[in-house]
Amino acid sequence: MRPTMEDVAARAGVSRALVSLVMRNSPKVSDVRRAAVLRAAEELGYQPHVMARSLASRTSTVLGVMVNDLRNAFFADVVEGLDAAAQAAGFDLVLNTGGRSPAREGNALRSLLSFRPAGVILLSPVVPASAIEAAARQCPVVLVSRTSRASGVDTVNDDGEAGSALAVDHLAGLGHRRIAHLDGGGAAGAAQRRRGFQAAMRRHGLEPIVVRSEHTDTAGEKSVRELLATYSRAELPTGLVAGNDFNAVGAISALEEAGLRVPEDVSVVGYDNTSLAALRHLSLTTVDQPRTEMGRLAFEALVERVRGERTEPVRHLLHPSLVVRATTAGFSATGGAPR
Amino acid sequence: MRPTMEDVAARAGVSRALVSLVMRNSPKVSDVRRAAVLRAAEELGYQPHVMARSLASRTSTVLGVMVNDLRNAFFADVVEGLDAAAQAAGFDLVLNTGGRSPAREGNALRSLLSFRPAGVILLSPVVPASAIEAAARQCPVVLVSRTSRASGVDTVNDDGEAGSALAVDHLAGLGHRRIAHLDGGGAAGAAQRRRGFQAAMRRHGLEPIVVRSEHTDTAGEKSVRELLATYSRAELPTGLVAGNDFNAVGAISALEEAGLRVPEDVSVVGYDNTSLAALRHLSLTTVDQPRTEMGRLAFEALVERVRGERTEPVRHLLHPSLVVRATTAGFSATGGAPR
DNA sequence: TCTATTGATTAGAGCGCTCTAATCTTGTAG
DNA sequence: CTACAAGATTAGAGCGCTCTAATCAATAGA
Repeated sequence: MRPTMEDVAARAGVSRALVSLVMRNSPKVSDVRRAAVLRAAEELGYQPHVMARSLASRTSTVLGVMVNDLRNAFFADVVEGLDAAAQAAGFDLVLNTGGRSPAREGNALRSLLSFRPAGVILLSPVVPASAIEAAARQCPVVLVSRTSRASGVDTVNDDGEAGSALAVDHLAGLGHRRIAHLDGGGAAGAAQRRRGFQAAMRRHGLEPIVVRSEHTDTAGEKSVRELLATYSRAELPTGLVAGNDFNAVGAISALEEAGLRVPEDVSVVGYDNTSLAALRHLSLTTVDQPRTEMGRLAFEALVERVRGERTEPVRHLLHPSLVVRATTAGFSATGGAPR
Repeated sequence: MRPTMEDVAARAGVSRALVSLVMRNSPKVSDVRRAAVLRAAEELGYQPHVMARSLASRTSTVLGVMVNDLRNAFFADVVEGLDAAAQAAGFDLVLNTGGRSPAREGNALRSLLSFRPAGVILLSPVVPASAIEAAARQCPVVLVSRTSRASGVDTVNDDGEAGSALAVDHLAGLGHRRIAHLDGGGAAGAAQRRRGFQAAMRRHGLEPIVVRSEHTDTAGEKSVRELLATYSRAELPTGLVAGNDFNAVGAISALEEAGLRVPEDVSVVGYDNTSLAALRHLSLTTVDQPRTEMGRLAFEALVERVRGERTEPVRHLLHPSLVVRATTAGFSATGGAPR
């Protein structure tokens, strides 16, 4: 059996309570005793039992984290940011996946709550709002990539509208007038990206063209083929704002297949700045979201609630940035693509 | 305050012990009482407190998981597999990242152990063997993507030698004779892949060509340029076994840049079957490791130890499979590439 | 010398649960 | 009608810790 506080106390010749104080770095312990306790603990290889501690102190250092899909690099990055912040502050992560199914997410959430965590962070959950509000009655809840009106719930989102606007501003600034958006359909965040695209286009006095697509490369190919079938070569959009990076890659393939060059004939902007986009071969201009930062902010929002420093909900809306690479270039009406 | 067992017991008019039995689905509870308890629990919104349960029962349903880098899709997949198996069996994951630094991993590991977990799973840890053995003295330990001789430690690895052999067999079967390997250098698993390549080449009576590289796309480009500078066009290897998918992408870019077609002039095989490889645009032939399966096996190895069903260490060596896509094609000495 | 006062230490209850052993019900056989 | 086994229920101790309140030691002030 692993040593307990009692064992350490016996070996150091003090009481259990004193050992407890030492373990928690209490200032009201004499140096002599502290040293003795520390030595005894060292010799026995003693380590405090977090669960017992949590039970006795009625506090928790556990943060429940539910990710609906870890394979998605976006969430993996957020979790990394979360973990870094949590570790630094002495919190531990209990992690679950929900598999994008409300039923499984419900189980996952219940499972997290049974730890009586200090708080819970849900990454892009698909459970109904009522389930989230129920959770918020038990402990602070932070939502990432999902909005909520509940007062016990903080949210951290990337500003998808701003991201699309960034892409449009970039293309418009390069002289493009006919710009199309490959819409992500029902995918998370797609609606915002579409709205941002439309608003930005109107701001530039341009007519927004929206093509129904999905967040996959094959959908990107398909959408571009539709575009090619719909428009004459002279009227074809010269700028494409894809729903995400995968979609952009598909779009580029279809363009090249049709004999169009990127970026000479058509400029393409992706979204997400995945490892894909950074490949030299592709060098995709894309919109980058501060993923690790989002994890950190989610943690901080939670901790503020835990410490009782804040009761008002906070709604973080993070600003994405544009990473300009090689798939976008200037366009002039004369047809040539200046370099 | 959230309701406790005592509250449920009072409301149902029974003892706390009876509630405990019901919560654990004990068969020795009458149907009447069980129903009453369940109803009371439902009405109060009672949920068992896992930590208290764990403390009292001297058992744990917590599995500690240390990932050295979640951004790596490989580990994210393994964790998904792990989580699925754990959830199904009623276990919970406490997750940590070690950031590829022995010191930080040490802290992370200590933190996991302070939960007194049922077991610990380390994904590609870089801590010294002594630290792993020390952990194994406290609870069962399973290593993924790392070997160990310790008897309290189980391991789950992918057979990197077999993977490279698969790639070589495929190319040799297509008629290729001059095949080069772009070596991953010090990256995890690179040494095995290299050994497997060399052994397989010799088995086919071919001379192994190994080019020093890294697991990045830029390194892949660089290595191919070296290859092009070293060999005359007639003597250039016609088959390339890249260190991983990123490396393969770089290699392909450099080949195309040099006016060589893939797969008509040179066939390329990647490794890892990342989302990259599946892109239609690329359609990379690559070696797939059963990542989710590895997570599941790691979980099962742990559970067997926890249940005391096994004390002998187990060493899983998983067989990768080849995913043939469009970057490999037949080669005949006459120069043409039959299709 | 005696009492405050301050700081260091400890006793003991209790966190929410499980588990063993004891107690209470029945049903059934003698 | 009694005895007893089998099943259902409960009392109570204890898991490893924290926390409050009490105790103890040592110094200072009167």
